[in-house]
Amino acid sequence: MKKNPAITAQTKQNLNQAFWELYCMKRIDKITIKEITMRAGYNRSTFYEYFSDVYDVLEQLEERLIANLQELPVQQLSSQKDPFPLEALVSMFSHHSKYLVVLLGDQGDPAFQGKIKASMKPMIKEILIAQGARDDFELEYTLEYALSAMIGVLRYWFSQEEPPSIEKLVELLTELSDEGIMKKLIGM
Amino acid sequence: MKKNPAITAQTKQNLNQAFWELYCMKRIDKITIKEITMRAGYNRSTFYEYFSDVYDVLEQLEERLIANLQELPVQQLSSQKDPFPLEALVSMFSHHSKYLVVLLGDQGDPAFQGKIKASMKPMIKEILIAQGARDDFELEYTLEYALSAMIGVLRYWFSQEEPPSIEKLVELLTELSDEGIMKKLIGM
DNA sequence: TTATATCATACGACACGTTGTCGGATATTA
DNA sequence: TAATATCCGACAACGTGTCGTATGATATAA
Repeated sequence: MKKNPAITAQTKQNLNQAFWELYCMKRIDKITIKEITMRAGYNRSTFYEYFSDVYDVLEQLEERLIANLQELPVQQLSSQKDPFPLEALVSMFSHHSKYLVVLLGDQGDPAFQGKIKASMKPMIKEILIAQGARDDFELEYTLEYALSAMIGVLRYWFSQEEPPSIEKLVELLTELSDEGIMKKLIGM
Repeated sequence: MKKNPAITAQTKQNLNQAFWELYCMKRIDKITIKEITMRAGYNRSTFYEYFSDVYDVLEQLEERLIANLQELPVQQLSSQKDPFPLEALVSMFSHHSKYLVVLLGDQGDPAFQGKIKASMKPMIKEILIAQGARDDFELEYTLEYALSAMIGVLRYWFSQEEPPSIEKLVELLTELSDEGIMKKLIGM
């Protein structure tokens, strides 16, 4: 007898959704398996048929998300004139903001930002080196600088009550990339 | 009868140290009060005389650290020619790297980076506005950009096995601040 | 100086909730 | 009908937070 994907997939999705609803409200270590299964309508033991513990749910979710993140930019990157894929990054974040805001937030996963960077660095590096950049410590640190700044700003942008338009944001980020922060800070 | 600070302060410090040793090794929600008190040499109940729960230990520690962080730059900022206190930031991080590396790390506190930013933004903003900057959305976002980038790079720097010298780092950060990331990424 | 009352500090024990793992009940498919 | 997938109830072990209590130090009075 083979497994019935129609049933198990639905059950797993129900558990995933119940977990995410709770994860949006409180930190992961305050989430009990009992809460998840009650919300999803299952016995607590059923949880263990699909996940090893509460962290396992989050890890699997992060894996799927990282995989999704890597699909989008690849297309846009090739037909990109900018060396640093700024627009691709912004549109990627917008597309998955529902999850990113929480995972990068104050009650999120402190390791997740590192996972994003690790998954994007090789792609961006490849493009940059193909365009003539040297693969040295300066490239490494500049990439870390740029990704940290972008993620920080985008996270800030998504958490704002009345955020500026996406066009204004991209315009500002482009200026900062091209001219640095000092010109803006000194007062132009 | 008054409290005996000599005794309680020592006990509290012992508990704090035991907690930190454990926090360096594993995520906070895997740390039990029993572990902390056993390591410090007390009964589990004694813990509750000083802290409400495990998170309370971390919160108090973060408060002390934030307070310390705010002392250092204030002196250096006044005698600073740069509008953005880059050197002050770097020296501040170096001075407290023991704690910052962990708190900003993969098993750290996802809210701590926000706490640092929140505590530094008013100081830096004050200086910048006094130097003629306009207090608008561009300043806000540029500050978020700069702080995210600096914290990201410094965290990366401290976690490296063979990091470049502090002089090289400051030189690179200065260039990135003055000229932006593009010049570096394109390949100069 | 000595005896005693008082309080700070640390401890042991209790009830409760969560965890992970059994074996078993029910339903579905061959 | 037989076999297996899916889900469930029960159990032991562990961590949590809160009692009441023992011990030792300090202040006050005799």
